[in-house]
Amino acid sequence: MSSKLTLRQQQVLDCIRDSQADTGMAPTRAEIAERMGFQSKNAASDHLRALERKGYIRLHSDRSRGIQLLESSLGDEDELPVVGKVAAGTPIEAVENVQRTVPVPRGLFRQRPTYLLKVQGDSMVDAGIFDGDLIAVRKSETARSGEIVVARIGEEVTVKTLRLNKSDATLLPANEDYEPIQVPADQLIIEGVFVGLIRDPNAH
Amino acid sequence: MSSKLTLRQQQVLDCIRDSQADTGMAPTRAEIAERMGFQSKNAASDHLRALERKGYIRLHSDRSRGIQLLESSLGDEDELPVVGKVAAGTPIEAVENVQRTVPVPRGLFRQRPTYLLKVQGDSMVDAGIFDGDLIAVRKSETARSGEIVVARIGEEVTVKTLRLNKSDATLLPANEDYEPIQVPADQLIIEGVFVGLIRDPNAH
DNA sequence: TGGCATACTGGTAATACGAACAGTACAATA
DNA sequence: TATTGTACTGTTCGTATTACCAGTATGCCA
Repeated sequence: MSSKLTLRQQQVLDCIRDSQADTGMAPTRAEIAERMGFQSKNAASDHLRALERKGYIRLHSDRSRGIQLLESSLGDEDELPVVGKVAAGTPIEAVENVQRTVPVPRGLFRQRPTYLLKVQGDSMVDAGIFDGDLIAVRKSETARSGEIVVARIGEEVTVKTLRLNKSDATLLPANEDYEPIQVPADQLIIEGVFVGLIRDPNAH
Repeated sequence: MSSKLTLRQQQVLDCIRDSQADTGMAPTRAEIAERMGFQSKNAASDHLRALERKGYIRLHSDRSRGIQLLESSLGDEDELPVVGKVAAGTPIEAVENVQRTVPVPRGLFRQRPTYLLKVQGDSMVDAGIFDGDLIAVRKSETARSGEIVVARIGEEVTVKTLRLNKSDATLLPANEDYEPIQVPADQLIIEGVFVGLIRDPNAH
């Protein structure tokens, strides 16, 4: 953290945290004053400005309860968007593709995922990736040979094992019924890398 | 969860979560209206009342941004023990069997798991359960036919698909190389039911 | 067919809240 | 000794925000 807090500032910060944990909202200046025993709201205001200056909170001006706790308050999980069918031509994370969000604790997977992709089809069953599974994807434009990647071929988005050769790439399914897809290296668009899998047998 | 949400209500709830994650504050009715594309703030108000009635949020009246996400919708998380090799004769959750703990958000799986089991062996590969995967297990002494269960046979703990007959049970592997195991109904000890799977391709 | 819930539009009145200004006191530095 | 930063009191003003009222349209269920 930026710089050290005075005793009073620390108490005010704790007060904000308490309020956040208790009511789900940040306190108003008046509430801080009340809980801290101040007679004036401006005392709270001063402390808030100090806390912002020192980098512990962020103040959103002209918004009620516009106190945002930084770092410390950020839980240890991310709300990741679940991307399902990807509309042709749209970026994979486009709002219209997002079905819902799922909380995923940081550290659940070794690599931190950017989004989740709902698997459609059974082209990767032999790799243990089933229809309906959620795969955790880390956004990346590059990948190493042998990794399972989310790739875009023309208008479609697919999940395959990547095999890189000298001048071209092969997208390898994990199912005998499907054929490998060969792509010239410069036409291959990688959306991300497979970093985890979540399956719920009771889903849907 | 109290009761089911309509599509629109779910979207509004997501919108609130987004706002909370993004700015650290709950949105105002006007902000919800804007982000959802409503022309009227009252549309947002209606949805909020519906969400409160259904138990997803709590509204603090006469307070700005007085929207509190409740546990159920907050996606709080549990620290679940990861059970690996289970020592003979010990209860599956015994301390000595626990390797580490992993945070799992409530609601990640439809059924809330009690613990995680690190899969050893490849007897369930055809069911997409690989060696090294973590399976989420809900402790239960009973299970229905067709479910994947964690069962104890003698001193061993195994993961298999359960098939119940009149007087006996069959534990069915999902791998041609393994044989089904027949057990008299009264000798079958079920430890739990498979309710989810987590795979990290970068783990170990 | 009528009643009921969802899903909105549009507006007004009351109030919750933040911003800013003008002070006082006190301790630490320079 | 003057200067600066923290820690407040007390007040005013504007606006951000909620609450409430009166409608409309649609689909669902009995």
